[in-house]
Formats: sequence, C-alpha cells, structure tokens
Amino acid sequence: MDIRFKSIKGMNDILPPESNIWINLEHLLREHFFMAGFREIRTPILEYFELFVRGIGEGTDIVEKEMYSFKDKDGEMITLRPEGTAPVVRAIIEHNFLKHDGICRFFYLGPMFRYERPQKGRLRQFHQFGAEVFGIQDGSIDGELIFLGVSLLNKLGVQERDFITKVNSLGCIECRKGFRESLVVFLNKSKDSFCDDCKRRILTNPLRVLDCKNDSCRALTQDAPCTVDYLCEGCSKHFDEVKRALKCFEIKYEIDSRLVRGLDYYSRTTFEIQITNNLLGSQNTVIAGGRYNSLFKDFVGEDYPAIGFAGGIERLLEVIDKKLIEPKEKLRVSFMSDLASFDVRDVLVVQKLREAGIEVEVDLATKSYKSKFKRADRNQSTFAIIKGEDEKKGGYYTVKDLRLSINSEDKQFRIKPEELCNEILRRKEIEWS
RNA sequence: GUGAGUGUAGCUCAACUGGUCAGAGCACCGGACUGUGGCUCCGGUUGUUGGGGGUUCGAGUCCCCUCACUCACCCCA
Repeated sequence: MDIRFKSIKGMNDILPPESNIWINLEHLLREHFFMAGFREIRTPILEYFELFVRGIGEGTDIVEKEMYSFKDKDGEMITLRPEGTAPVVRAIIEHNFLKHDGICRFFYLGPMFRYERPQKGRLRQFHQFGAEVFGIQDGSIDGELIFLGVSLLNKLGVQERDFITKVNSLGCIECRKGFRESLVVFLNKSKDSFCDDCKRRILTNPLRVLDCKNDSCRALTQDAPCTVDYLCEGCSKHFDEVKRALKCFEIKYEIDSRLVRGLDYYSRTTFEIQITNNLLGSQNTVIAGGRYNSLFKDFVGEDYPAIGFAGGIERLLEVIDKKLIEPKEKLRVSFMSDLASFDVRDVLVVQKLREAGIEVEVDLATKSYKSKFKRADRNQSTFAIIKGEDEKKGGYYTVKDLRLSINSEDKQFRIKPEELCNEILRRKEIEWS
C-alpha cells in the first residue's frame, strides 16, 4: 500500500490503546484540579497574533520563530496558541471575571503548537495542562501552587527521588533593573570567554546567560550575582513568604539562582520541577511556572496578582507509573449474528445491555461463526451471545461463557431474550477458578 | 536553524568483507474441528529492501542526492 498522506511532522496521532491512557490521565488531571478548587477554562486554539506578542514577549524564541501564524480570510493575523497563559488571561479580562470575583482559580488542558525540531519530549503539537490563580498577592499561594504540582507527580507515582523542585525569585521590574546592570557588568568582565550564543545574549537578554548549558559558561557565571540578592524589600518579603509556605507544605526544593525562565512575563517567583532519572532525556522539565503580575499591565494597564504553571502531558506520560492510569477492565460481550437472523428485537436487547454498562460488539459480518469466535477471543470478550438460524427459529439466545475451558458443562446455555441481560450481569460475578 | 544516527513484510528483527539473501518469529487468513474461540498441528498471504541516480558482470550491502524518523544542540512544558 502506498501511503499518500502522512501526518505533519511533529504532530502525532494518539491511537488505541494509548488513547485510553490519555483519557484516564486527563480525567485524573481534572480531578486533581477540581479537588483543589480550580475550574476548567477552555479557550480557542486560535488567537490573534498580537496576544502572544504582547503576552509572551517580542524577543522570545517562541514569538520570533516558533509560532504558527497566518492571515485569516479577512487579513487578520492569527496564531495557533503556543501556550495557555496568555489566552486564559485574555479570556478572564474579556469576560470581566475579576470584577465579579477578585480571586479566581482556573485550569486548562489541551493542545499547543510550536514550530520546533521534534525530539524526545518535544513536539510541534503537544499537550499542556496548566493552573492559574488570580488575585492573591502573598507568597502563600505560590507555595500552594507548587504543592499542587508536586502532589500531582506524587499522585501519578513519580518517585520522590526522581524529581527535583527548583525555586527562584526574579524580583519585580525594579529589582531586575539593578540586578541586570550588575549582571551585565559582571558578564562583560569576561565576555570574550563566553560561547557565541552567550556573547549575543549579553546584549539581548543577559539573564539567559545564566541558563546556558555550556559547561565553560556555567563556570564563568559561577560567582555571578544572584537575582535574590537584588530583591527590593517587598520582593524579598514575598520570597520569604514563599519559602515559609513551602516549609508548611513540606516540599523539598532547592533555590536555583539560574532559574530565569524564557517568557518575558514572569516576575518574582519562578519554579520548575525537573525529572532527574533520565527518562526524559534533555527535555527534563515536566512542570514549570511562576508569578506574572505584570502581564496584566500589557492587557489592562496595571498589575494584577497572578501566578500559574504549565505541565507537558507527553512528558508526564514518559515518567508516570502507567499502572495507575490503566483502563479498568470492563465487561465485554460479543453479539454474533448475521443479517438473515438479526432483527429489531435484537437491537433492543443490545441497547439494554449497553445501558447496563456492558460493552457490546455486534458482529454481523458474512463470515464463519468460527472467525467471529476468534475475534471475540481476541477482543477478550467475556461472553459470546449467538443469534443464528437456530436461535431465530427457537426464539432464544445461546450464551457462551468464554472464560471457561472447552469441556466445562456450564459453558454454554440457552436463554430467553428477556432474561439475557440479568443473567449476564449475574454470571459476570462468578469467578471460575 | 545546526549536528549525529537510523530507514528490510502490519510489528520485532536476520542476511560475514557487494555474489540464490529477499528470510525468521509474531500477527493475519484458511484447514484439521459438520454455525463454536483459546492449546496443538498443517497450509497460505504480505515486501517495488524509504525514493531517485551512480559504481559494478552483479548492491539491501559501496558512493551521491532526496525524503522520513530518532537523538542531541538551540529553546522550552
């Protein structure tokens, strides 16, 4: 067979049985957030280009080269969302949620798009979940939100020893000015020794030099100034609150002064949960977030308390204990018949079974009953219900319990249509040894 | 955008330095089993060896181009 069409690079099909795992993971994520008082928000996948330029930052890689943007038929530039925070903020402002209730907790779940070279833990269409809290200024909520992320990993069976929580504070715009100046001075002292990327970063985005993975650059920035040393009184107090909250929640964490984050809107707290057991290769961050009070400035002209995080579902799937989200075994039944024997009364019986929570596959194909049985077996059906020529004449169904060995007496029996459903339900409870 | 690796039946993989090498297992279909599965046995189907070009008497095997996938850099969830 020649394959004429393939999926777009970095955009994968999620097929059974894998899709069942997704359904269950999504369900578990929703439960996790609901139980913490969050409500789901679903924003469109397309937004105006400008939203992300303003929201994420003009100089960022995401905006500069990774967005799927195109002109709509009316000439408007629109973009496939590359992340979830900006759309959520847009939505709650647009619908005046904050005027109605100053404190809101939301979560979202869905596909995001970035034009990148795919590799392990990185796709062009990928899926993120995220949580955002609006209206709470003090550091306790930062700690609580980090706890929400950590406890999610716990719930999903990720071992305590396999991840690390890193926390930092970038300070507000004011603190960052001072820090930035000192950092640039420090970096310029040895600017010729940095890698080419870092030389460029010193000019464009000096904070990112701290983030460089290059060992020699890391060594050079060993004694670089730390953001936390430049915090103003307010930011410093806030960071203390965060640390106190983390202690209350008994979260193990380390302060990482290199944690600067790539998106422009962050201020004060930033955090990241990284997987340390190498299951994710180099894309080892599963959950990351931070405070972004100043994002609101771009949208409504003034700051508003806001903090959130996002997590990658594909990355999560690589590291979690799949047993915890494996689909539950359902009672499955194969209804075997053929077009000469099957009629509307059988349809009603099938519907009744399905309403009783039994999964019924109807097999009317013009094939041998032998092949229908084979298929039932492959499907792991518990029962086969047969409505063939004989059953039609006699007005009954033949039921076969497929769990039993071939010479068992009770294996196959006839039953009246009106008794079928209850009998199936009754027999499913019987455990044959 | 840069670099490295891989590309053989639906799946997992064989085929020594180019010479019956186009194969095995699983899967699938059929039969043994007169509408009745699993186990066993028997039989059968499947590929333009990713695509194109070149070297050669001869290429899955060597060379070039191209495409796809994977990993890494970059960046990020």
